[in-house]
Parts: sequence; C-alpha cells; structure tokens
Amino acid sequence: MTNLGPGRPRLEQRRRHGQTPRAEILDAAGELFTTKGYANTSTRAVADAVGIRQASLYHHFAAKDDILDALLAETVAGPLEFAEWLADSPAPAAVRLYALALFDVRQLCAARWNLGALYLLPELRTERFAAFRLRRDELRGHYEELARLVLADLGAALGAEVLPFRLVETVINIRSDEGAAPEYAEHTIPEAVLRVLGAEGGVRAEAVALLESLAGPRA
Amino acid sequence: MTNLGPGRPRLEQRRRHGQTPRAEILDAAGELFTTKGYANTSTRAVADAVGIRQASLYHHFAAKDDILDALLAETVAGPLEFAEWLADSPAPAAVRLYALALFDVRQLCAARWNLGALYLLPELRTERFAAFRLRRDELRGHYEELARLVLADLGAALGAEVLPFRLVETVINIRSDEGAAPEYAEHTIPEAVLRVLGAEGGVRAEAVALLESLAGPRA
DNA sequence: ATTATCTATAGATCTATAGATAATGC
DNA sequence: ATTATCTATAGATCTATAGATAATGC
Repeated sequence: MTNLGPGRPRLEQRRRHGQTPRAEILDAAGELFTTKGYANTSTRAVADAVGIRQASLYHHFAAKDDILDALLAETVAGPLEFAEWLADSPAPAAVRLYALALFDVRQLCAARWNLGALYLLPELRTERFAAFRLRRDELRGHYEELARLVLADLGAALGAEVLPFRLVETVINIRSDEGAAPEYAEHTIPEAVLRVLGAEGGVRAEAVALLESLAGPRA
Repeated sequence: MTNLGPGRPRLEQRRRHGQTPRAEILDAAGELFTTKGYANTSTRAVADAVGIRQASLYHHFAAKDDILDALLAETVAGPLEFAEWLADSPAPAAVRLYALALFDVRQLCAARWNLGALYLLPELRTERFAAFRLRRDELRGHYEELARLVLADLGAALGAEVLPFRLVETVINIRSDEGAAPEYAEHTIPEAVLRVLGAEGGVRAEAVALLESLAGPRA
C-alpha cells in the first residue's frame, strides 16, 4: 500500500514528514542537525531516522554537505522572495519593514525545526556555502535598505540600520533557549524593529494587510 | 630558557597565548572550536595547535567536554559578577542596564575568540552543561530584572523585557558575519537596549562612570 | 530501462587509557 | 616524589564507493 513507484522496496515503513524520499531525508536531517549538531550527526543516524540504509542517502544527495545546503536554502527562500516583492511596493518604508520582520518571525517560529541555529556553524564559512551566504547577505541587504529609508523619513542619523535584521535573528536564540517559539515574538519583535530606529508604532494593521495582499493572490 | 618547571620537556616550542599549559590549551581550543566547530575539532588538532601530543591534553582536562566547559565558564563569569554588583547599586535602573550592556558588549567584542558562537551548540543542552546553563540563565535574569525596573519607571507595559539580553547577544552574530567586532557595536547596542524599552537616551556618561567606579577600585 | 533501494567494505579517522620517561623539588 | 610530558594502542566510529537486487514503466 504505502510503497508506490519504482525502485526496490524499503525494509522499513515510511515514518517521516514529506512525500518524497528527499523530503523525508530533509525532515530527519533537520531534526538531527538541530538537536544533536551537524558534525555530530552521522549519515547513518539520518538514514536510521528515515528508515533506509546509510548508503541509500547517496542516491538523493551526493554528500552530507548537500543535505545541509538544501535545508539552509529553504530557510532564506521565502523571506528573500517576499523582500524582493516589497522592494517595489509603494507602501511606506516603516510598513514594509514591519511586514518583512513579521513574515520572517512567523516562519522562524512556525518552522518544524529551528534551522536558524545552523547559521553560526563554522562550516558555513567555507567555499562550499558561498552561494548560501550570498543569498543570506541579500536578505540582510533588504533589511538594511528598508531601515535606512525609515531613518531617512525620520530625519534620523544612520547607525541603527543593522539592528532590525539582528532583532529578527533573535528568535533563533529565544527558540533555542526556551525550547519552543514563544507566543509573544510575533508582536514583540516587529514592534522592537521599528522602535530601535526611533519610529512610531501603530503600523501593524497596515503591515498585516500588506502581507496578506501578497499571500492572498498567490494562494 | 622557555621550559621552566617540572615535567618532561616538550618536543616543540611554546607558541600559544597563556602562561600555563591549561591556558595554552584553552587558547588553542577557543580558536579551533570557533573556526572549525566543536565536534569537528579533534583533540589531536587542539594538541597540535598547542605543540604537545594528543594524550598530553588529558593531564590537564579529563575529557574534551571539560575544555568546552572551561571556555564557556570564562564567558559568563565577568558579566555575571558585574550584574550581581549592579543589583545592589543605587543608580537608576536605566543607567545600570546601560552599564551592564556596555560591559558585556565590550567583552564580546574584545575577546580573543568569538566564544558566544558556541552558545547554540546542541551539546550544551545535555546534562553535562547544566551548570553552565544555570549561570547563563542567572545573567539573563539580571538583564530582565533591570529591564522590568526600567519599564516600571516609565509606566510602560511588560513584553519587551526579554529584548535587552537578546540585543547584546546580537554582537555574536554580527562578529561572526563581519569577521570581526565592529567599532559601532559599543554605542549602537547599549543605546538600542534602552530604546526597545521606550526609554530616553543620554545615559551613557552616567553608565560609563558607574562602570569605572567598579573597575577603578578593583584594579 | 530506469529507479530506489540493498549489502559489503575501504580507508580514514577519533577519544581515552596504560604505562614509560625526563624534568624539578624535597 | 611529583609533575608534565611522551609513545603506543584498543575499540569505536564515520563517509563515500562499488556493485547487486527488486520494484515500476515502456
């Protein structure tokens, strides 16, 4: 019943989230990399968690690196796409920045595994992950651009424009320390993002509307 | 000339920061754990970096764990001691919070290795590091206590009191991404700590004086 | 024929322990 | 005698490759 499609049948039942073997592997790796550590997680452990043999992983990923890269790519794709869409929006910068922060915080809170905890891995500084670093730098650039616009609107000096991106990242640490994404983050962090720039609050309703104006048509 | 004291002489010259073998090992481990990763750094690599044999490490540390624990303990000892001293200070909460943030940011920026990057290691969630987690939680508690006092002084609602500690941690991520501690952090972060609470700035001079009133007598 | 799995294994690690050795200090 | 180092090694890994096998699809 379960094992449709070509290929030799598995010895064990499917048990992970995900419709394809690739998705199952990413789910298992996401759990193990975040709870046991990347270097500490053997390819055998990932395979065991999926219910396949260690060597079978290599049919889907050429190396352990590639599993990590795929997981990381997933974490930036959404926010980056949204940030690019926002760049052309006519809404006020403060509204756009709030919307971006809210979108990002929601994803960081709702994601099955706290994959952001992998961003500090020293492995990511190697050439292998140059492409990922570039995409993440792009996202950071969008945050800083919007923050600079907000500061300009207020006639405020530069300096704090690096903080909104960092405040959003904070969700990763909070989630890591508290064991789960806290309820309050979705309000507290986006509000703080504007506050560190010295901007007024009261933008949330507009930002939510902006966010949904994209989410609606796309779905 | 170099090798004074008892014990069989080393085959190689001393080359690390630190007067004692223990300090040399911690310096080498700090570098390797932060640049290659904890699990990825073999005890052999640490020993090679010190200029001793792999087995000789075990004369100074009973296990690899213990090296990590010693490094982590160093990172909280200073800020925690300062926070405890601040708890009894008669200075306004905003001044004390600013001073604590400044002290912590300075240490995070000036430390030889970006050891804060190790805080997200999954290993730290094991029983082995329960004592470290407790001390770090204590430090976090001090931040939240001061932040709550600041909010109370302003008659503001609770919610943002978790952010000051997280904003300070942000230095770790910035340092990791930019390769070095940026000049601006020492001003930008403590200012932001008050700003996310909705407090006025203009407290820096007082906070610096408070910080130095402790540093002076102790030195 | 194509696909996804399986078994088996090479070669390269890695941590920690046992026990010898070469200094200083009493 | 004490200390800090050394040599040697047990036992347990781990990644990736080679090649066989058992499904589906044409």
